[in-house]
Amino acid sequence: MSFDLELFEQRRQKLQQIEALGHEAYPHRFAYTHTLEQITAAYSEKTAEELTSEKPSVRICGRMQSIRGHGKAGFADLVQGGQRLQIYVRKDALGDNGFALYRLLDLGDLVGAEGYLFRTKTGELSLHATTVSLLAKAMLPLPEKWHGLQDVEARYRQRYLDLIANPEVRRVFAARSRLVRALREALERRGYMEVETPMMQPMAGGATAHPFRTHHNALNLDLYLRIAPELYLKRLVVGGFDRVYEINRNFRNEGISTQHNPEFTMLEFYQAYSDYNDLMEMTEKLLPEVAEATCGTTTLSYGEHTIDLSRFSRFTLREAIREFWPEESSRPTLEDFSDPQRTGAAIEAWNRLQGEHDRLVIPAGTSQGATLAHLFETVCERKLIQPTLIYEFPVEVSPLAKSKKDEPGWVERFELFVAGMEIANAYSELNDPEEQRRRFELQAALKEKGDREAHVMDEDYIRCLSYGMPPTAGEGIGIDRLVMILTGSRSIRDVILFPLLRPESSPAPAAE
RNA sequence: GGGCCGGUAGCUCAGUUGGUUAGAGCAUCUGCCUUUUAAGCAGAGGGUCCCGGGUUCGAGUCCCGGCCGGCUCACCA
Repeated sequence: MSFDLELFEQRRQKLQQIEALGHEAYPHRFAYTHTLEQITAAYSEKTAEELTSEKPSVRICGRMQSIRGHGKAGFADLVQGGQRLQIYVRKDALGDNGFALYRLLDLGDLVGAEGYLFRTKTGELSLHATTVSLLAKAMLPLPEKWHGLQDVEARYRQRYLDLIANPEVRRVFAARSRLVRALREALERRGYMEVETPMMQPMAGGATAHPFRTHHNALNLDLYLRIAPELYLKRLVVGGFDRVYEINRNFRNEGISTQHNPEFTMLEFYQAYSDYNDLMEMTEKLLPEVAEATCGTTTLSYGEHTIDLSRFSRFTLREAIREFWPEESSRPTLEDFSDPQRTGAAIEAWNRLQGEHDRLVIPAGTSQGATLAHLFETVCERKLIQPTLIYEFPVEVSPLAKSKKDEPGWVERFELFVAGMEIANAYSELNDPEEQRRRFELQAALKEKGDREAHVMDEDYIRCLSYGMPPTAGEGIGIDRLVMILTGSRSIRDVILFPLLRPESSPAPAAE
């Protein structure tokens, strides 16, 4: 018999002994009077004398995470909702039967206890138990209390153990929840309405990405999991919802990394009668607002950096390339960016400055705009640690954005970078249906040339724009990455409860 | 997909140049202990060294292949 089955068998026998003592193995409910959080809030300030005279009677429950036996007495820690409370049991207080039950409890068991609160000699708030009961048995042993669960794979596959064993993990996901709530509240205050648009779409539009494919049997219809909600949200703006937002999953069939999970959560919001300048201002207000609500501060430490989410700098994409260029003598001029040859010379200069490692190779046939976008990413992205708005993007990489009035090759678009990561992407929405058709046609031509991520022609979306969309600005914010920054997490897997992993070949059987 | 690193008891980890029967702490079991807190004391049990080949008198250790994971590069948000 393997050791874990042996432990399982031991606990099964204890369960039988508990039932033989007349206790239910899996009772249906437990009427607690306080959560441990409420106990902490109400009694943590009380002195030993106050507690002795009050002798507050409470019934509590939680998971037993520590046992310290003392012969005919003992201490145990119950944990519930991230709070811990020590219970003190004595044979003379519990009686023979109750004490026998206590002796049959294991680490990890869910336990209820009734008694009165007091302080021990060492001053710790504790429950002097008069009754202890089993609420559910842990048939498998928990990870070790001191080191917690370290094995990264086990932490992701068995997140429940991670949450039990590692208190900071619980705090990360609590912060994530506060962030999403803060975003909803911030948007509702600004007059936005939350909506839900299709996750299964006949055409995967609104972004450049490989979609997942699926199939609906009854309609015999191939569908894609959405890569973005964008085109549906703008249909709602046409329909007269002037301010809409959606917080939901996007799916992209691409690589997995510390910054990419195949499904990830995006906030997208659209605001009619506004342009990208309005959203830049709003972004600069929104981020400190939600950071404050989530973390109580806008100053966050991330790796070796201290990031201030209340101070933003702004560069145009072209300025940023110049600003972060590593060498004065080869720094390109703004004029160089409108000339493919001179841009090519700048890329050669860049490659000369880098080792083998950071070389930028632009495939033949890449448009001037896409080339500049690549150059920007290579030169600047990882250096944008403090919040930075990069604005004005090439039209070739922005098929849904409205061109600048004076420069049709550039669009009114910005992206927010923090900690070297792209956090947000926003633009003045293109609402001229004829121009939108030309943009889709350009994308179709790219697709012909083998660009698998180019946008597809969406006739229904063009028809929708043809009914008239108000001037509108829209923005998407990557929630997972924002949570990473707010919680100091270095991997996106640490802010997603169940990140995608290859399935285990066969999980070890827990019973039988 | 490429490169680098890792997988040893339920958990956290050692394991030397390839050499006796693979170790420690926690957890488990037995005994003692009625204010401890990483409780303590005495004892015991617990291993598919990720899987499959190979080299060798001998493999946790070396070689080859595979599985899973981490980091990183490429792609992307």
